[in-house]
Amino acid sequence: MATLSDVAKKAVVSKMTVSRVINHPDKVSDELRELVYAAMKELNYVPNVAARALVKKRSQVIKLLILEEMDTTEPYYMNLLTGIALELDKHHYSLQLVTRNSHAIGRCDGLIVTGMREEDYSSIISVLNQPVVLFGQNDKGYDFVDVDNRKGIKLATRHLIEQGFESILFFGIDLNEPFMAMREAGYVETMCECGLNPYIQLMKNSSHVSQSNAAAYLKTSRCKTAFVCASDRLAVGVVRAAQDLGLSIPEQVAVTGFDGVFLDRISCPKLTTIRQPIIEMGGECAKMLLQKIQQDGMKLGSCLFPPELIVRGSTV
Amino acid sequence: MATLSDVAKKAVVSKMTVSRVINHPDKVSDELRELVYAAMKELNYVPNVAARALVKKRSQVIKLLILEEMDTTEPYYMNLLTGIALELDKHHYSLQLVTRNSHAIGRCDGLIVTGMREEDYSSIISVLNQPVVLFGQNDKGYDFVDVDNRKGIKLATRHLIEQGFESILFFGIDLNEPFMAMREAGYVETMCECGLNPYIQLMKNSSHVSQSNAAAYLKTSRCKTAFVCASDRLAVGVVRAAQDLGLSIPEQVAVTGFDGVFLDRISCPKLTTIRQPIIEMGGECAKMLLQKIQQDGMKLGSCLFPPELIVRGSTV
DNA sequence: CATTAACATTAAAGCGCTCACATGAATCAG
DNA sequence: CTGATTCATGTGAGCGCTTTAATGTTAATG
Repeated sequence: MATLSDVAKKAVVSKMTVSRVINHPDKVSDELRELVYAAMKELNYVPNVAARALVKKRSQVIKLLILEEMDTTEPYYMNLLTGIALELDKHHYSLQLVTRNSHAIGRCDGLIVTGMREEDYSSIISVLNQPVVLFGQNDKGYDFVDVDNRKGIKLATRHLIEQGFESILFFGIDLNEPFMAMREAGYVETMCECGLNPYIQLMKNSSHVSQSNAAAYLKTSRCKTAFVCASDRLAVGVVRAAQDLGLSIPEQVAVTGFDGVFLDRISCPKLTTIRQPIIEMGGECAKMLLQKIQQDGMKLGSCLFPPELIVRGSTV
Repeated sequence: MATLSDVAKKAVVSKMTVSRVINHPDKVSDELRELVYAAMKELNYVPNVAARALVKKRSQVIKLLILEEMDTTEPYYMNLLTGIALELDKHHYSLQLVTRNSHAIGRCDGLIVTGMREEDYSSIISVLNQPVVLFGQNDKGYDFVDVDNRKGIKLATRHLIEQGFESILFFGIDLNEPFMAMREAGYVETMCECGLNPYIQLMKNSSHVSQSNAAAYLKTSRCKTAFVCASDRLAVGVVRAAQDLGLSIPEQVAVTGFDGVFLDRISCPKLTTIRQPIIEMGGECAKMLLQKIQQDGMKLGSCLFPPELIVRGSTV
């Protein structure tokens, strides 16, 4: 493995110049810079991350702290992880998966936190000395990345209205968190804009729960009904309820989900859903965090991704 | 942050002794060892991974090379990842996610490879200079970790026979890979042992494909039928086919899956499945790999995990 | 009691890199 | 032409750790 010294020798310059070409290319004359680049290429030089980390007093590790039950949200997180890991790799940072219990183990240069709930802010406060980016909206002033939840649900609701539905229910998750507030608001606003009555039901994020709730409603209702669901998981349950009752989808019952990560495609019929670009969002988390680390924890604000309506068999 | 020097000063020994206490505790007298431990505790000493990596010429990175389309197998991998990451963290190794295209980027001390197919062996051969452990059975002599596929399917088949089914089909995946051969063999063996006729159908690992195949079969069949599926995904399709035809589960149609990772629980009724302890298996991959790295690539053989039959509504 | 083997401990070098500082050349005001 | 100023480059120290080789200590041997 070629070292910085080897490159310096080959280019007949000092080690310092090589180091400078890597870290501050603009502070080196064009001539020398090209010389060094050529030598690096010829020797197939790859910087030694450990050596740099040692002198920079960095660990080159960033942690992903997952506060939710991983079991219940699994498919979603795989994409997040992928997005983060891909971006981090570009900068020779590596990702450490930690949970509520293990998050204090080992050093890191910063964290990405996901699944943060109201009650977590007090208990996890110790991590806030370090650079941190939250995955998921928050109203506490921390930098975060999220999808535009309100706009997403607006897209879904409007789509259902365009399909001619007038009885449109919202199935939400019974969590008092900003992302849910936004989704609910998107639904209510759109309904009001169109002069329709909102009807909201909150429940645990489980397909079995939404299935029984939807069944209970559909048994008493006579007209065609649409469900705006706050997650694909809830939507899956609604689809099953409709099928059990022999109601045709999407003619008598239409359903939209939210996430577009996995469940939307294994459902039958496939779900119309609001796709979150999770991989890209994960990448953005990583980018923001690395920038914060470089700028010594400076505040960067938030980043809201535009959601996308994916139309499939559950509505058309 | 306390350093090794600080500890040495506090314990009034040389740096060397402290280092030796960490790396070869048996080569230091009991008295000194305790002294050093006490000093370490008092100063809250944490070794600097980068410094160690620098002198040991290690990167402290291991890569997970995922050769399958991640999209189609997602929930499964999240567990694998978790298992690997958890074990690796204990040893201050970090995990880098790479794909077919990105696997050459950056250094690593070893790899775990998953989704390896027959045709990959030639193209990925360059990674085999380094310590490597495969996740998934192989007959090429590489160290691997897998679940006992044959035994798993045997459990499922026997369970169905015990439930009184005599017409039992096997829905397999059309891949010519060892894990599928094992699953098929487990089915055939058990059927023969019980004097029943095996009937095998291979297809793409898609719930929609298995749904239509199951539907085609069930339309012509008159007696109660059971399906041994090679994946939960296939099983989900079979369940849907039965429901579409108005056949009752598990009285007229019974189904078993394989994996027990995610789909088994969102299906309705929930699936009887063969659970693979993926998290533990991931941990074992990591352990094996770290041992190989330490022992300079020595061959370690394979590790087959016992599968577990989870009985749920799709069969009883 | 001197010699040596066996073991415990230390001093010092160096892993590959970056940084603060030193040096030297070129430019410009006066 | 001198001294100040700028810019490009080099020197050397040191990040925290492990390792080799050297040194000190003890116990066993003749």
